[in-house]
Amino acid sequence: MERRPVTARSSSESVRGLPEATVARLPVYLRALTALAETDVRTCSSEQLAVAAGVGSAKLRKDLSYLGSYGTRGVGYDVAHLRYQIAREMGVTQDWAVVIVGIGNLGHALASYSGFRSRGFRTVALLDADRRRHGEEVAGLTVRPFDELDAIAREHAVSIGVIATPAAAAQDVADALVGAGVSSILNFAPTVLSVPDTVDVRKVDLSIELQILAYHEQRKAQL
Amino acid sequence: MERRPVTARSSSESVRGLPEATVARLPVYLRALTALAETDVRTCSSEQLAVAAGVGSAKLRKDLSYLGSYGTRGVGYDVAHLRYQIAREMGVTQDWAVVIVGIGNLGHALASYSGFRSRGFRTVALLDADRRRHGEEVAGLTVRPFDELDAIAREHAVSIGVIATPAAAAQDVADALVGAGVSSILNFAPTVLSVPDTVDVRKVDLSIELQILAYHEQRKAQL
DNA sequence: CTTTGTGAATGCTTTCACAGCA
DNA sequence: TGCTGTGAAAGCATTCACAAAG
Repeated sequence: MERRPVTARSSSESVRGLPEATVARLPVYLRALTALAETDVRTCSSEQLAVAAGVGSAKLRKDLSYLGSYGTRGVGYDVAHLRYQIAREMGVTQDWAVVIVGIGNLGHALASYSGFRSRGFRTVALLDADRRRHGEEVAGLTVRPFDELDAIAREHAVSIGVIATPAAAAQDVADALVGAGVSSILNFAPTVLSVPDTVDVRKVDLSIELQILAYHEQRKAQL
Repeated sequence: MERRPVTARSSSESVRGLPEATVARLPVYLRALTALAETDVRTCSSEQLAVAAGVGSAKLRKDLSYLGSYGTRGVGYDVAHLRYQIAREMGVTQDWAVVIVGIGNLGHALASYSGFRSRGFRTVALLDADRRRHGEEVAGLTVRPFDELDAIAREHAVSIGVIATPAAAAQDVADALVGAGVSSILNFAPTVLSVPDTVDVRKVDLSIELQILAYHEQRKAQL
């Protein structure tokens, strides 16, 4: 889906890029570090953190090594400091304005999900094309017409859009998001989106996850 | 997370195992084939199907090659036949009983999601520990007490459980699911679950997806 | 002449194992 | 002594490019 060379760091610090597999795990480490911090753990070894994150300790150390050397040999990592470094690297020390499009059952759930806010994502608008939903209050926001997207996106400098519409509407929504300057999209609709390659798309397909489980389940049964 | 050697097929047909990356894409091909079938396309080339699925055609052909030779050189694939073969391989020609635990906003959305039913998954029960939710009707099912899990799981031979509870409850729910004989779990709670290694767990963490987007977004901004 | 199926090449990720540092 | 950080090895996944088949 995405090529991103593990460019060795060059003269300037700004060219480094983390391996995608590492990027996908850093949020898990962040979550584990937050949990440790909440139980007043100040310091942890790679082994402890690995257990808390559900990965192997060698993998964890390799991942962290891409960020720099934030540990102390013989001791481990300072929980608060490592947490900050990962958050900074992931870009979640600043906060990001998000719009959610499609306020059906899933859109409701996403709008109400507290995990976004607590991790640096601020939902600034809920949009829906269906006039009957306009004006409805969800999680402290009012559902607004989809065609206000442009104005809202520019006003709040929205760079991330979430699509929670039916599949049939998703491509049009994506086009509109791109037109409004949104350059990252999280797509819950079960369809492939085509967007310019300056735009990042990630997809979450609930039924695909179940199908993957079904495959393994079936194999277990075959013994 | 899971080792699964690409065992070449041996004397008996039953030992084959597909690469995990392939397993994760087959449902996407299935979706694309269904869409083609609905527009009365009878036959398609790897190139057409690849476009519909959003992957490269070489990758698609390699993936399909693990299933066997279902194409015709110079012509392409028969849509209906290929669809059936993939569905069979994925185990979605039979149907699977599913329980959803935790009927908050997300549980509601999952219970109402039509994509499950249409792909071979039958939600047989909605469970919640909160007494105040018992008796509520959601998508044609009544929310029942969590401690009926055992009876329900055995009655319907449930092998897949979906956890949509808060993080704090998730491990207890997982333990109970395992105790009730469930051997595949889809976890929406933002926490690491520990389960016996006979049990498959897949996780979907909504805020992790956003964090990954934020990382790339931040990098784009740094230019 | 078209399009599949697949070895071989390339690139990415994980794992190993240990040198190096506190 | 204990634990990090990292080269080197092993294991997967993707891409290439073409022989084989219709």
